[in-house]
Order: sequence, then structure tokens, then C-alpha cells
Amino acid sequence: MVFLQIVLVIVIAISAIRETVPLSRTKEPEAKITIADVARAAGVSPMTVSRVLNDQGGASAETTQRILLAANELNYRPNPFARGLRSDRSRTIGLLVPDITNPFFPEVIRGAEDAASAAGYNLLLSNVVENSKREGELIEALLRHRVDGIIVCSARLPDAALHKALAHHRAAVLINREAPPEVAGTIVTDYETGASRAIDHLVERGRRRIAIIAGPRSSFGGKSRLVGIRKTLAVHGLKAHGIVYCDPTAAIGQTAAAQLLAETPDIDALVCYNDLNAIGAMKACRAAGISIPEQIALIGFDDIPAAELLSPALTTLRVQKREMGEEAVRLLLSRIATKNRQHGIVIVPELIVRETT
Amino acid sequence: MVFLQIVLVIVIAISAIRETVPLSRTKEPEAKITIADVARAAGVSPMTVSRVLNDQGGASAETTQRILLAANELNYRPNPFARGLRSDRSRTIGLLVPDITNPFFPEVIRGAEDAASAAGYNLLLSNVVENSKREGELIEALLRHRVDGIIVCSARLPDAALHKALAHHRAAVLINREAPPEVAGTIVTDYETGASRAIDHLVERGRRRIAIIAGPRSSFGGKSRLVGIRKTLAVHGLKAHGIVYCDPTAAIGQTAAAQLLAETPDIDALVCYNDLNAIGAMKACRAAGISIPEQIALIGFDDIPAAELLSPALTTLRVQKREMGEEAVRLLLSRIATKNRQHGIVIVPELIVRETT
DNA sequence: ATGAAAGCGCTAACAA
DNA sequence: TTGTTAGCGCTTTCAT
Repeated sequence: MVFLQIVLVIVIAISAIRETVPLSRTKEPEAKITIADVARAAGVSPMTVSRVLNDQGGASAETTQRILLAANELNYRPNPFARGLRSDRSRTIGLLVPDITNPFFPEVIRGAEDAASAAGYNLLLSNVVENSKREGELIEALLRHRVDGIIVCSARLPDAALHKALAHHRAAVLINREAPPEVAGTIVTDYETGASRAIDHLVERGRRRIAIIAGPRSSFGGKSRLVGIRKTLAVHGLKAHGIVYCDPTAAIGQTAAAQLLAETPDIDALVCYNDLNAIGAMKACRAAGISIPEQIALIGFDDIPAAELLSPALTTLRVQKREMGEEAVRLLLSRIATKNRQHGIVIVPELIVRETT
Repeated sequence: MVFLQIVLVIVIAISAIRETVPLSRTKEPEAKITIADVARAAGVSPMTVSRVLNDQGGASAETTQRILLAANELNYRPNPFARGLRSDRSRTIGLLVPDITNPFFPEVIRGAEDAASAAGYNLLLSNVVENSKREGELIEALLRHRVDGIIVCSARLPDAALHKALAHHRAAVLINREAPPEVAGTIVTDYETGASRAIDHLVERGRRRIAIIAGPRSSFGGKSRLVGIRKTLAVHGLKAHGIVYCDPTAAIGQTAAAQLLAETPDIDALVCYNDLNAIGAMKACRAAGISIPEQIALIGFDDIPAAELLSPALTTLRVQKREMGEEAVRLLLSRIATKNRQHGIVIVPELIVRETT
């Protein structure tokens, strides 16, 4: 705020007009149309209106028409509070992401939003800010809001705590985290296979001294990547040439890469937890006068939009972010409806070879 | 979906366990604690509990303690539907952004989220996808959800339509768009001054043949930038050396820049509507073998995180995105409460000189 | 400082 | 196919 005051010119116009009128509106039109008004206008009972508007059938084509017309004419908007109070359903889905500022998640959100609105649901977004304690609180907060179900991206909470937090919810889906079917449906990326492909690719390109920026220790996906990396390295008779854990941001990635470069200066390739880390690593290399890909090859995960805009453009393992969001919502809705107990969808990332390898 | 089926391995495990149990839970604990339960436990009437929980005063310190304790013990969660139904307030704010995929907006959202949750409000996010018709629909949709107020980022709707759509809402705040005080509070960036600074900077650097990627025609901010650009160009005895309108994305920016480069190959500077456009322009220049900043200087707007990660790092006009979100929420809440009729906050962007100029 | 009664707008359950 | 009755859980209003 201090900063604000320095940088900004703040113009505040306070007009004391109509000070006494609370919650005044420019116009206060269609006062409050209730289902009773519609019923009256259509000459039926409120119940019939309710049935028609929720298309539960059981109304003649003619009355249906009359009701729809009346509702439209009166510009009727069903009151979600009344509906929720009675039916105990909010038609709202909670979506938890670790950091909306990470370009990975807006894509997931977009997908989720599309699928949700197509099904007549709303999305209540919550941003964890990479803090596993807050994660639990936010899952709890969504409960207070009576969401019908919850989707959690990249949960960082330990299993026990996570399962307990989810247990109170009507339905849950986890993105990039495993869980037993009773606890949650899952949409997971097969990072192990992805990481394996990354290593194969690097070895194919002649790299042998491969170091790893491994992301957050608590990341489920980070662990899978490591498993894949180590296995595949072993297949080629190699070992990791250095490893460092860090937050999944560009700034922290830069620090991590600098550290790695200092500790093991002879590395010829760097596998990064995500593209953001890779971008940071790129900066660190540039700062150290190391050329990419000549001296060090670089590979990321996610394929965020920035990846192909960089120069050199970043080789990475693409994850279908939008589709993950869509599928998560579909899976959740199906779990809410208990139509079936679908459990999991596994997505294998695709290697996108660009200029950093 | 076809793509999904090709690229992904989809494993769906359907377990038919407990098929008959609808909406089953792992555990179904604290059934449904209502205010009456708390009242009973504390030995008071529901009304007193309500008053204490909404800290409306009028309860002895002792009873207050007893009630708070009981509520906590029982893990009481007020039912927002009942509350909303009675009070006609949702404690929810609608936030409309044109494109969550544009890195500008996640920052605004973060700010808004922080301010909202600090005030005990929730954010209902809606993504317009750069489509002014949908904008109107979404403003209407938020009305259905009984949000207490609405914040609209970069509205693209014409004045009349926008004002009409907002009129039904209890309170509204516009980000980067002007409106009369009765219609909405405003948080606007002074793009005119910002653009002026951009031109001064370029001229100072010896550039004379300046072209413009002007963003969407319907953008309010785009128009202000143009005013500032033209005025300042005139001050220096110059004129725009080419101009093209386009969507505010990197991909479209690239096309636009390519077009500009073809039409007026002798330009020595390019002012872009936003950083995304500038990133696209950078790609176009690279593709055309034009070096930045030697042959063409490049300047953007926003200072999205990617700007400084590019190489060359992008010179740009920084906007305080986070603060905009925070201030928007504060302004909105104050308008909801009718505490005062604050109107507008103007933010002047700051020139960040990096390597593209 | 506290409580009783009423009702917000809708839909579940039961008639007809 | 349609209607009646009741009540979801809270807060507003009015009383004490």
C-alpha cells in the first residue's frame, strides 16, 4: 500500500448524493419475481412451474409452453438460495489450484469452466498459493459454501490429511495425485513415462551428464518424474549428475539452476520439473555464459504457452491441460450423480522437441 | 475428444461397489448441525446465537463465550442458503475477466481474491473468452447467482449495453473502463500517460518511424493508448508509421506484426497494445531476420511475468495488477455498503526499460 | 440483553 | 397431469 501511494495517483470522488438510501439502484425494475408470480401468470400451481423449469417432465406440452412463456415474460430468475436450502445442492463445484499465476492452471481452469457451465454448474475457484496448510483450510472453506463437489489440483497435503479433508465432501476429484476410489476420482498425468521419454531423448542427443531440477519435495508428480528419470537413466547405465529441489517458479528455478551449475559445472543436460523452472534455468545459464543447447540441453514439463515463445524455444513434455480440466469436471459430476463409480483417467504427456535440446 | 482418444491412454476403472447407495460418503459424520443445535447446547435461543455469530453485539460477554464454544465444539457451519434466502445477500462477488489465459488477469484475480477473502467474501470467477456478447450473458448469469456485486475487467460491451447490464446489480466496479459514478466505480490505468511515456522513451532512443499494434478496436484502454501515442508523436513532430488492430494474444500479435513489417518495412520501433502482442511481434521479427533492438525497438504494456524472462527482455509499461484487483474489491465492498460513494482510482503505469529498446 | 413468531422462495412428499 | 402441505435454516421484526 505504501508503494501504491507512491506510484499511483489516486482520485477519489465522494458524492454524498442519496446518502440515506441504502443499497440504492440506478433503476429498481422487476422487483422480485418468484415462482408464485410465474404460477399466477400461467394459471397453474407453483409446483407445476417448478417441475417444468427443472424439466422433470409430467406436464402437458401446452402448460409447459404457457409456463415457459410466462417465466420469460416476467424475466423470472429462480432464487438459488431457496433452491439450495430445499434441495441441499448448490450446482457449484469447488476448484482448488496451487497457484493461478502459474500458466499451467489457467488452462485447466478454462477446461473445467467449459465443462461445468455446459452442465449448468458454476465454478468456485480457490487459490492455495503453494501452501499445504492453506490447502486444508480451503478444502474446508469450500465445504462451508456447500459446493456439490470439489476438484483439487496438485494437492500437496499428506495422504492422511488430504483424505480426511476430502471425506466430508459429497464428491471429489484429484488432478495429478493418486487416491483410493472411495476417496476421490483421479486424473493423473503419467509423469513417469513422460520423464522416461525425456531421458531417452536426451541420451539420444548424446547427453550423458544429466542433472535434475526436481520441483517441490511434496509434489506427487515430482516423485513420479524422479522414478521415471532414475529408471531410464539406469537403463542407459547412467546416474543423475546432480539434483536440487525447489518451488515450481521461474525465479526459484533460476536460483536452483545456478546452484546446480556451481556444484556440478560439467553437466550437459538439465531436466526440469516444469517449464517455469526451465525458464529460470535458462536465465541462469545465460547469466553464466552457458549456451543452450550447445553446452547444456534443457527440457521442461507442461508446455505452457510461453514455452514455444522463448528463444531458444523450450523442448518439453506437453500435458493436455484443458482436457484435464474438462475430464475432471465430467468425472466429478458422474461421481456426484453416483451414476457409476468411475475412478481414474491417466494421461501420457507428449514430447515436444524444440530448440533447447 | 477425438484428439484425446489418440493422444491419451484412458484407463477407466468402474467399480460397482455400493451401487445402490446414493450420494454415499466415506464417513457421514456431524450429520447436520443447525443453529438450533448450537442454541440448545449453549442454553440460549437461536436468535442469540445468530446475533453472536454475526457479531451484531447485544449479548453479554459470558453468553458470547458460551455460544462461540458450543459452535466450535459442534463444528457448526452456518448454511449459506438459509442465510442468503433470508438476508438476500450471498457474500459473494462476481469477477469477470476477458481471458484467464492472458497472464495479466491471474494477477488481478490474486489481488481480488486476497481482498475478498480478507473481508469474508468469495469470488465467483467468469471467463468471457474475448467475446462481447458473452460478456453480457455472463453479467446476467452472475445476477442469477445473486452475487452482492460485480467486478468487470476490460469490458468490451458498448456503453449503453454495459450500463444496462450492470444496472440490475447491487454494485459494480469496472477495471480499465470508465463509467458514470451511478453506474459503477472504476479502477483505470492511465494508459494515455503510459503511452506518452513509451513514445518519449523511443524518441529519446533515436527512433522516428514508429508503428503500432493497437489491440482490439473495442478496447477502451486501446483507445486511450492511441490518444497518448498520437499526441506525443505530434509533440515530436512525428506521425504513426503504420497501425494494425488485433486480438491481444501472442499468436495474433505475430500475424499483425508480420503484416506491419510487410506493409511498412522501414519502421524502427513497434509499440504494442500489450506484452502478449509484443511477444508475438518478437517472433515475427525473428522470423523475418530482423534484430531487436538494433533494427526495431519493441515496447509492450502490462509487464506480465514473461516479459522479463524473454530474451531480449521486454521493455514495457508496468501496471500494478495485484493492487488493481485488491482496490477493485475494496471499492466494490464500499459501494455495496453505501458507506460512501467512492468513485474512481487512477493508476499511472511505470516505464520498465529492459533490452528491447 | 434475550426470545417468539413469522416467513424468505423453493421443492419433496404426498394427495387427487 | 396437477395441486396441497409442509418445511429446509436462517434472520427480520417485534416483544420482553
